[in-house]
Amino acid sequence: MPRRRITQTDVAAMAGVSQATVSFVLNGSTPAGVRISEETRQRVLDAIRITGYTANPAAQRLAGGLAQILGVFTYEATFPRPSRDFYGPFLTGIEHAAERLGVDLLLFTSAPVEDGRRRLTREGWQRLGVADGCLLLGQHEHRGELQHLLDTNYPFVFIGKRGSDGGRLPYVGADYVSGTVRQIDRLVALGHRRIGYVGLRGTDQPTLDRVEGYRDAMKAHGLTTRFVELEDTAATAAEIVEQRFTAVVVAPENHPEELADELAARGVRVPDDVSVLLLGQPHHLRRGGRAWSGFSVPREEMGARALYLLSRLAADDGPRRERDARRPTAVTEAELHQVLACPDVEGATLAPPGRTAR
Amino acid sequence: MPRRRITQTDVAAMAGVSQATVSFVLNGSTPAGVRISEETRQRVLDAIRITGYTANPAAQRLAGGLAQILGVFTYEATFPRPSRDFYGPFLTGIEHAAERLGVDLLLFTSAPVEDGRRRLTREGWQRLGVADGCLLLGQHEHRGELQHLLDTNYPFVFIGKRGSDGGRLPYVGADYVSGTVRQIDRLVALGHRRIGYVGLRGTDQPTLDRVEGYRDAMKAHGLTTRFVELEDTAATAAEIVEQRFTAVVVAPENHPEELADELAARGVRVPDDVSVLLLGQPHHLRRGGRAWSGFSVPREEMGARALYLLSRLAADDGPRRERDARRPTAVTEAELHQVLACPDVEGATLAPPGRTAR
DNA sequence: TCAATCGGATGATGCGCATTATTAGCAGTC
DNA sequence: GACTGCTAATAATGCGCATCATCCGATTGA
Repeated sequence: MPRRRITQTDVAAMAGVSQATVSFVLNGSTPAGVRISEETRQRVLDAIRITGYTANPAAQRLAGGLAQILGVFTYEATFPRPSRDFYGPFLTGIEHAAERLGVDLLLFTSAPVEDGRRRLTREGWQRLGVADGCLLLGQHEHRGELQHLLDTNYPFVFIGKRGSDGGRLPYVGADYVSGTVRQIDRLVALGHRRIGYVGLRGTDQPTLDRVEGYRDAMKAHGLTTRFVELEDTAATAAEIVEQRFTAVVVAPENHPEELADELAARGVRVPDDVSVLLLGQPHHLRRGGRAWSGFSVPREEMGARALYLLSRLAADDGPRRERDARRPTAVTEAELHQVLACPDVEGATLAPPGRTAR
Repeated sequence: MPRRRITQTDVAAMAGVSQATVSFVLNGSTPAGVRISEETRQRVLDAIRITGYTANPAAQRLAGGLAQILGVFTYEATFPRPSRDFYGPFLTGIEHAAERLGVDLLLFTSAPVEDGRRRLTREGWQRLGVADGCLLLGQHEHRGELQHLLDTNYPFVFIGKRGSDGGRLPYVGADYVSGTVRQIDRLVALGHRRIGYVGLRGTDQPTLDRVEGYRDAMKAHGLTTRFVELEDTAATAAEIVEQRFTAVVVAPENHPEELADELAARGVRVPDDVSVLLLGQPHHLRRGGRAWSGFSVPREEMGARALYLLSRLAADDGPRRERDARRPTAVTEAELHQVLACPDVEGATLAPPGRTAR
């Protein structure tokens, strides 16, 4: 039982070669014109197998190589309750991908937290360096922070579409636009005409995309768009009644459960009187919550795809390899900006227009 | 905007001192008889502030220092599914602690998975080295794997009590014994006499402790212990009826919801006819699940306390510091084996003995 | 006056690895 | 026989940091 780390030098000694040779064998390719005979290669591989050698990630990283560590930076706390429900699925996907890739995950929990949001500071940025690359998730505000990443050519991938910054930001997002369009289509197909959009306006990408989808679809069907954007759930419910909507599409962060309660309090049943389609999974789970119809964001898949992409970027962009540009594995433009489809959810809140309204 | 990492050498240059001096200032203590004047110290600190220097964790680690990275090794997938969100609460606590400690978390997702369980192999063990220490959570089976950790003096802490291995394993656990005793006490105080224990016998520590608590408490009250350990929920329910229990304590992994369903199917109401106390939080959450009485395991606190302990162990045990044994911060024996209290939960499944039985 | 002491700091070294520069051996060429 | 060209490998270097051994000037003690 070795009490000390097993190093390449140990392996080299056993195989009767130099440490450099071991490194070459391990890294396969030989940047310079270095060649290793098949026989030597086998001797080294055997020695590795026997000794159970595994590279020291710290050393690999320090020497400018890849450590098989990928970072995860969340702009909000990762695990605490509400966010656990939100980030959870992403992380599940990320973990799966990490397992497949044989990679460890580094959570940057050391970044300073201000007002519940984590900041990617100049100092924090330096700590990213231990990882080969980094996943970013959550709403970021200080875009200046990203400049470092761009400047230094550090590999990173956003989870969630990023329309800003002239398409320079790699991301894996969800297709909120098509998803929303499809919901309107479903409603119209059932006979709905007065379809409202419930949700606060924001400048975040999901909101922009939902609104775009709603606008486009309503226009395509020749219907009038009507927005309900009140802070207060009760007021929102009242407005829904007032406007005589037969259906509404709701952004999921708007406490749909409470909205349903308020509607019920006004004698309005879902979906008998008003259909409610959710544009994404509910953010706040509740005991005995109902089965919402609408679409769901493929969070697990997004997480996994993002990590795969990051892994590729890291392999390409690897520290000292910026020179030999195009190679068989080069990441394509299309890969850099992926938008995944949001499947429809068949819940229990969709029905033809009720007798009450209309 | 620096495109390159800022190193201690940069800081040293700005402060007009040597790199070594910067290192000394940063590490506070001066192992050898090295002294730094207050004036120089300030110059260095200023330079650090101005440059925004942060240590390169990889280099720190390689040089035998602490990288402010703590590892988390879970013997099962870390982020499975919301429905079986077991690790979630632990991670919440861990993350909180990590934030406070200013430490990053490394998840060892690269470890090979066999039959859904992660293995801590000889190779995997070497990868732990990037972190200053490691948290271990979940049921481990291959105890041989731990030998490496023990041998190499690598700092680690188990989450969950570990009775085995002669108390050499540091852990932060929960007091299942007292928790269970208190549940029996509550039941007896209400007048219950026929109190059954429902749950499969296992050799895992929680089970052993629950059984011990049940045994001790029942004995103390002069009551007869009765165990129901059937795989099948329906059969278990039948047995409960058969035995004319007025109350049962149930290990939470035994699908209490389904058990309640089965009881209801037999005309037995909870808690009117049978009180049911859960010995820990339910493992499988369910929509509209009921509010169980019993006790809860302080998972978040366990996670946090474990990380704090690990942090201290790492600081003490730090790579090259094994010599100067006792120091003001030395970890005490008591800290190495913590057992946290499990608070009672006032749910809706506890009531005096019903009229049906007895 | 010279050695011993001490405060204050520097130089050198190595951690384990990736990579570049260099060497050794050998077959073929003019 | 000196030269080229090629294969197969090694030596040497540096990544950024912690640490040990050393050094220098100024006191101090005898």
